[in-house]
Amino acid sequence: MIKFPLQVTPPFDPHALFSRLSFTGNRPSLIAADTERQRLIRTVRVGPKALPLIIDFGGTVDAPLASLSIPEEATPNERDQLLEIASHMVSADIDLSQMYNHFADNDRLHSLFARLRGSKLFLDPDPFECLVRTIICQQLNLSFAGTLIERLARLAGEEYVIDNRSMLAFPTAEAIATLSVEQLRKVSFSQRKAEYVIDAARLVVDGGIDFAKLAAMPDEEAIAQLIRYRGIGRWTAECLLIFGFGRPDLLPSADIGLRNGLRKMYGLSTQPSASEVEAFGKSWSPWRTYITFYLWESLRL
DNA sequence: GGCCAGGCTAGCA
DNA sequence: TGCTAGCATGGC
Repeated sequence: MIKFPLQVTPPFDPHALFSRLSFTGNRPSLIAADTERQRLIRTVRVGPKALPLIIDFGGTVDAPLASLSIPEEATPNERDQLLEIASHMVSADIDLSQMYNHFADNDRLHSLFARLRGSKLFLDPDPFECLVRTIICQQLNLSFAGTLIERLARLAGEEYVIDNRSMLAFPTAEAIATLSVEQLRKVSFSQRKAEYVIDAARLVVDGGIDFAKLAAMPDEEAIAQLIRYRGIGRWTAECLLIFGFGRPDLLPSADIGLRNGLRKMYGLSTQPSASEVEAFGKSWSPWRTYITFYLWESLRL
C-alpha cells in the first residue's frame, strides 16, 4: 500500500465516527474499524473494479490528521478517484464551524453541538451502495439491517484480504441485478425488500436511475425523480441525497430516529409527527442535514 | 411475548 | 388527496 495525506477541515473528531459505525449496524466484513489505531478499512468501487483502502486518523479535533493508503499498483487516475472518494466519505470539506457560528444563539442547538463537537457524517462511497443500503434499512432495526446487508454482500460481492482481514466488497449493480428474489428470500429478506433491491439494481444497470444526472439536480427534483420507482419513497430518496451525495440541507421528517431525537431534545411526551418535525426544522436551513445527524447522534449519548 | 424498528405500497374513502 | 392495514423479521 502507498500512503497519501488526506486533508480534513477542522473541527473533526473521528471518535464519533467509530462509535457510530457499530451503532448503525455495520459489519466488520464490509467496513472494518480498528478503534485503537483509529483506522478504517474497506473496499470501494472505481468503475466496476473493487479497490481496497485504509484511512488512518490522528491529530486533534482542531488540527486533525488523516491519511489514505491504497494499493501501489493503482493507476494515477484510480489514485485520484480514491482520494476523492475517501475525502467524500469522511465529509472532509464540511466546515462545521460555519454551522456552529450560524446557530450560536440557539441554546438547544448550542448544547447539542457542544456535546458532539467535530462529529461529521460518514458517507457511502458511491450512490448505488447507498441506495441499496437505504432500501434494506427501511422499517428495520439497524442491527438486523446490517445482517441483511452483509448477507447480500456475501451472495454477490467479491471477497478480499486487506490488512490481514477477510473483507467483502459491496456488490455491483450488475451482480445484484442477476440475483433472484428466491436467493434473497433464503437469507431472510422479505418478499418486497428482495424485489425492491433487485429492481433498484436493474434500474441502475439499464440506466433508468442515472446517478450522474441525479447528482446535478436540486434536492426536490432528484427526490421527485426517485420516488417514481416502486420501493423508493421520500425517506429513501432523502437518505440517498444525504449519505450518497452529501447534500447539506435535507430534513427526513418521517424518520423515526429524527423524531425520537427531537422528542428527547424538547422533552416531548410523544413522538412528533412528520409535520411537527417540519415545523421544528424550518429554521435549520441551510444545515438541516447536519442538525438531523446531530439529533440521530444524540440518541446514543 | 409483545412491541418496535432511521418505510413503502396498495386499496379505500 | 389523505388515511391505513399489511408486510416480515429480529432485537430488546
